[in-house]
Amino acid sequence: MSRVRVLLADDEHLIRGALAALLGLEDDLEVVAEAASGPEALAMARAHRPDVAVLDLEMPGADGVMVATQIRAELPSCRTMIVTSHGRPGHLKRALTAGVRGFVPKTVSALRLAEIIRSVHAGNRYVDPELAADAISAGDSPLTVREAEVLGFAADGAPVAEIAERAALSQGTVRNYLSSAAAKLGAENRHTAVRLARERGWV
Amino acid sequence: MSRVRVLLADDEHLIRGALAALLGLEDDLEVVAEAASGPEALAMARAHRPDVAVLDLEMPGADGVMVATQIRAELPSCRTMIVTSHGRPGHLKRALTAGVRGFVPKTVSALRLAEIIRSVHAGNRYVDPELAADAISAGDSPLTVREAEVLGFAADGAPVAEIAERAALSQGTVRNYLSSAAAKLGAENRHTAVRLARERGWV
DNA sequence: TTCCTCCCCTGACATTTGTCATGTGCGGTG
DNA sequence: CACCGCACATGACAAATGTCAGGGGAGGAA
Repeated sequence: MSRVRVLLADDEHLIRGALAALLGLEDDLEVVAEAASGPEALAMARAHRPDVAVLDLEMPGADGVMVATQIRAELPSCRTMIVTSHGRPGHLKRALTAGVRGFVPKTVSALRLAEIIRSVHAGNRYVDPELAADAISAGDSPLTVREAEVLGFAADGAPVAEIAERAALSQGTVRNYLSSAAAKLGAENRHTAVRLARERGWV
Repeated sequence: MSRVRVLLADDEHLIRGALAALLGLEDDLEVVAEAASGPEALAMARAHRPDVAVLDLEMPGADGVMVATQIRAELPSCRTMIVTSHGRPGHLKRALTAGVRGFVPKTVSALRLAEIIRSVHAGNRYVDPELAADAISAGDSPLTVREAEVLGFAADGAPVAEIAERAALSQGTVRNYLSSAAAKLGAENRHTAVRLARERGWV
């Protein structure tokens, strides 16, 4: 019986290497490629055509979900999974929409991860119960398209004038969107609103 | 010859477990305790009196530097090291001031980490060259004590009135500190100032 | 000592930001 | 069709924020 061919992508060498070693100990798993960045992960996937791609959410170049989307487009037979340190509800939704079949926090053990890889390879889906609960309780973004867009522009602390220019809106309108977004998020001002929206993965 | 007794603290089980396994393969290293939070790390240190404590910088409860400080106070013979995902210059300085003897990003390999653990145990210090360079180029914080304090209170987006109350200052004074801090950091407003100060580890 | 510099602190003034009332147009419902 | 609700958009006004000029005190240099 052939082993499950796994691609491992994580920018932290310490984790990637250790993980590769541990997963390699499993009889039925085989780590065929490793990558330290989004683009590299994609290139490795093309070159090695793995059965399952295990992708870190935070990577330089392109994040895990972007890579997963691309992989699905180019290698439909390859299942994708996301592992992440600090799971934001919005990311989970984004990942599932992108066709990711496993979403796991880094707080699980390597043994458990191996089981999940097998399960995903067998065609099942797996979402960490804790993260799923968070996502459900956080619910969908209450923000409208424009609100989210403007909040995004405000994310790095830019003044309203600059946001207005970038969004091609009047300053009054921008202030309005920021205000309503803050109200929906229960924030006192736009800066805490940005923080909250980030935490929930809505920007 | 007795082996180096290592304490491993990291809230990500995936990493901690994998790392424990890999370090355990080294003949001269022995992982005698693991912890998933700051307080737990401290308790484990007290109970097992390791030779070297390898601490993650970001942990729930108390961060790696706090734990290191405490360990040094209670177990002077125990060397401490910090590993971190995203090294901020200020943290490095804070760590060194706290008597930490190794500061390593998670981008190194497990093998390299093992070498560094040995080196630290032998009495040497080790600081990742990249992080050291960052720290040097970032330099010392130009902020005065009050400026840093007020900027810290402003970090979560609180309005000036609240900051003034928490810092027991007039609102005018608070605005003044925020303003001068922003100027020193080259920021347009206090929110970008907060971001920059965070990046450099000055808050 | 005297001077100088820098940190700490403040209120008054100008600018930016947040709130409100209002208007337009689209998509679904009775 | 007429109506309702909602997203999108705006300017005027009120509130929060940033800037400025300046005073008091500690510490170091002349």
